[in-house]
Amino acid sequence: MTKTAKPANFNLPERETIIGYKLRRAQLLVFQDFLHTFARMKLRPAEFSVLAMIARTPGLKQTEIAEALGIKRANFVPMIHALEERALVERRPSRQDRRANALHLTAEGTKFVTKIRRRHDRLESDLTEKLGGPTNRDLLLSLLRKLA
Amino acid sequence: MTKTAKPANFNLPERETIIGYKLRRAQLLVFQDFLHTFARMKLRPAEFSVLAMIARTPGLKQTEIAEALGIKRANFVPMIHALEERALVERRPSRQDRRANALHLTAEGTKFVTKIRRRHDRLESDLTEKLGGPTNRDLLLSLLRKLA
DNA sequence: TATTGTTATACTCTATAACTATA
DNA sequence: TATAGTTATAGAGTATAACAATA
Repeated sequence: MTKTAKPANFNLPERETIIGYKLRRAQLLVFQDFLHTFARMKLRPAEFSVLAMIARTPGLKQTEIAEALGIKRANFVPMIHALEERALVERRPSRQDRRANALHLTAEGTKFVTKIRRRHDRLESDLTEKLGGPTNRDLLLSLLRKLA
Repeated sequence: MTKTAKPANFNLPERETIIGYKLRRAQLLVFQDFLHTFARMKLRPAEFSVLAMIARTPGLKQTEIAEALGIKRANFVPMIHALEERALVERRPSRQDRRANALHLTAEGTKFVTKIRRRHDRLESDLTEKLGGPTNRDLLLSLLRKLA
């Protein structure tokens, strides 16, 4: 096992994509888990994030939420419309800016968020268990943060 | 800071999706990196994986490759067709099973794979550097494996 | 002039059903 | 009967351009 000094290069994979490929597969599995768990509530990951964000900070504009979540504002329109039709979200005209809509949860939306948070917390703790405990989860999150 | 014993439950996030969300964002960034790097060569992540797999194990059937990579065989058809039109891949009728196509690289395809591997290795080592070195990369991969 | 929400549109990815020719 | 490759098609997700109302 001679370890000849390499010119500032790491051990490289011979053949396959490694990091990107494994990252994608893991992400797909976690999302499939999410989709299965929330299928009955007709909730997609992006919708969960939107509802959670409105719950945390009511009154934000559509553009603010869309941008924070990496959603194009054009694509955000039908999504927020669907949530409004389900009576979970309300679009109130902003007083400071009459172009904008301030987003709020309805009473039903607030109850719904409580419910999906409970279920999501269970999903997270299942994943944490899979990872080998909260220390490993935090380790994973810190590594993922380095990629951003 | 009283740490009352919790009933076999972990520290849970109060509001947002954490693992799934961060996993997705990291994966998107890595893929954007890939797409940017390989834009000039007109190569998508899935095509890279397919070429790498044919290079490693020539003669595999379409279904075998598609299944191993999580691609529906129906969607695999136009993809392999495009690679064949670019004269990178050859579909040879299998002798053992006249229904099947044995996939092989052309001479040009072999040269192409050598080129994209070099570029991909650089991408991987950039990511490894971002992660803080090969130890951290291996740590990330082992954590991702636990999720599968 | 720039921004907010909106519509229309297109492109990629993914998923299913059904066909043909072989096995 | 079942399988390999194929076709057609439909649904998500994502991207850009352009418009009206307002800033």
